[in-house]
Amino acid sequence: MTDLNNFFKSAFTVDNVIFGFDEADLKVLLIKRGEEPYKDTWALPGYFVYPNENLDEAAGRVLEELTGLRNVFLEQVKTFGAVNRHPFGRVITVAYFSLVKINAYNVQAASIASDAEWHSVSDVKDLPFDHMEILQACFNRLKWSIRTRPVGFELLPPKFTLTELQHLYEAILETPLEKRNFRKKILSMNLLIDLEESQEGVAHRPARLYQFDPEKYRQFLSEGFIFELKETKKRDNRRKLQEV
Amino acid sequence: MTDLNNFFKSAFTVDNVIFGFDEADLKVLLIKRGEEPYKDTWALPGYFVYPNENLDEAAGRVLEELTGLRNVFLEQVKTFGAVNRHPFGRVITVAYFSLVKINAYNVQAASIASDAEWHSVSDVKDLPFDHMEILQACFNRLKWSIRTRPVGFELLPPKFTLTELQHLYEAILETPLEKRNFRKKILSMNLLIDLEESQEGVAHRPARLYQFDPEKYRQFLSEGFIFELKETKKRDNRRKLQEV
DNA sequence: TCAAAAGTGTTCTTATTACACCCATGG
DNA sequence: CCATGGGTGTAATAAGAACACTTTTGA
Repeated sequence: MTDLNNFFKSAFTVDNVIFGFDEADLKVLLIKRGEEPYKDTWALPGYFVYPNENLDEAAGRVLEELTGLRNVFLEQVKTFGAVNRHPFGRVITVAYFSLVKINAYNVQAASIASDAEWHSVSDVKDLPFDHMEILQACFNRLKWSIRTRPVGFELLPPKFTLTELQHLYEAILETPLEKRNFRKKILSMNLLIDLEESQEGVAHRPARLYQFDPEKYRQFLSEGFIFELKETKKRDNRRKLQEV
Repeated sequence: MTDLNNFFKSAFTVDNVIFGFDEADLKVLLIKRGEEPYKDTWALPGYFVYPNENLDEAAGRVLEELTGLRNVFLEQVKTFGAVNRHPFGRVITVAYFSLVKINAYNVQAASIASDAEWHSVSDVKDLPFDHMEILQACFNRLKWSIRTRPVGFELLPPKFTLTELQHLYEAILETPLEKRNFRKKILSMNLLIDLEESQEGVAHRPARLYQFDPEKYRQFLSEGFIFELKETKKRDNRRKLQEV
């Protein structure tokens, strides 16, 4: 048998793709790395997993150092382990994605970073290591998740309008949706609670505010659902957004 | 900064949940471990990842040693890294699931095992390490996959009948389906090619044989689909199976 | 009173569900 | 000629797609 000691020479990290939604745009939180390799480069936040730490704990730690948030949506996506992915030796990384309410806190450069900043997902073109691949995998997972589980709510404030929810779906799915049909579909799921409150201070008819039903939320999170809606031909909302 | 050397003391393995389908039952391939820890216990096949080996390669190697098969369906599911999951030190494991045609080869006990055997998934109650948790995660993934991608074909022989396909769905989803509706749904997807051949030597009307369309297969594998069908009230096929 | 966005009615079409029934084969 | 699955027809209902229209607010 091979000497076991040969195997106990590798390390592993977690990398965290933190998504946020900002009115019209899907964002990802990047850090300017404070350590070699790739010091001072924008990259995904991540760090080595400590010897006494579980994977989920490590991912939560990285997230908390950066955002101050605990107990946010955090889910393992995929592990990347190409032989030469890290210049310091054999390092595999477990990728997580998390969803945060972008206004709920201030980003702080953590010990691992000299700076931290939200970037539009569509603008990110270049990242060190295999981080582009990781980002892509997490974005794909998010796209799939939003069609099958009520995760969209994690990106929105506690009270939101149907239009905000629709814009979120459109941003993530990268496709325009028809307003009437979107509303019918989402309301028929009984996932939303009508708060019987309205927006204030908008220069048009104020929209009704909704909350998600936590019980239905839990049920759908474990059972899954299917949210399928054909891309609309009328580019009604889309065009207006772009014309602003 | 923490001394990096502290981190390069861990190891990682792959574990492989190999599913097969045998007429009426979903099976998983277990090995009798040939090495400590848990020597001579039934467990999931797995092994350390070699220093010069990618993760997917390692999973493929474990699979090939055991089944002699290359190029079968193999997909990463989740990584398990609880601090004390392995008695020899910090070992995280990357779980894969694979789908094989159960009659396509003979199982051979590989170097890592003293024996290898198919077990009904529903009968597996007790496995070492966190292997029960891994099996459960992979089974859940399979359940989800069969509803969203054409992976069912990986478990069937190249030519199959619609009833065989339906039984496969019923076994994985653990629910009876209505024959007429199952057929309509699956045929409307244009995923099957009617071979215009029939079964031979059966004591009833011979069933037509089908093949999947490799082009449609590829398309659906990347795009995904939704296969939703309500559980039937009439337990037509089910009852008969159980009464035999 | 006008712009802007919220919100609703409705028709047409397609998909799903739930059954009942007929067909081909070997023993 | 009958037991055993294989295979189809179809009506009722539900869901989806596509549009046009009305409502409410601030400026």
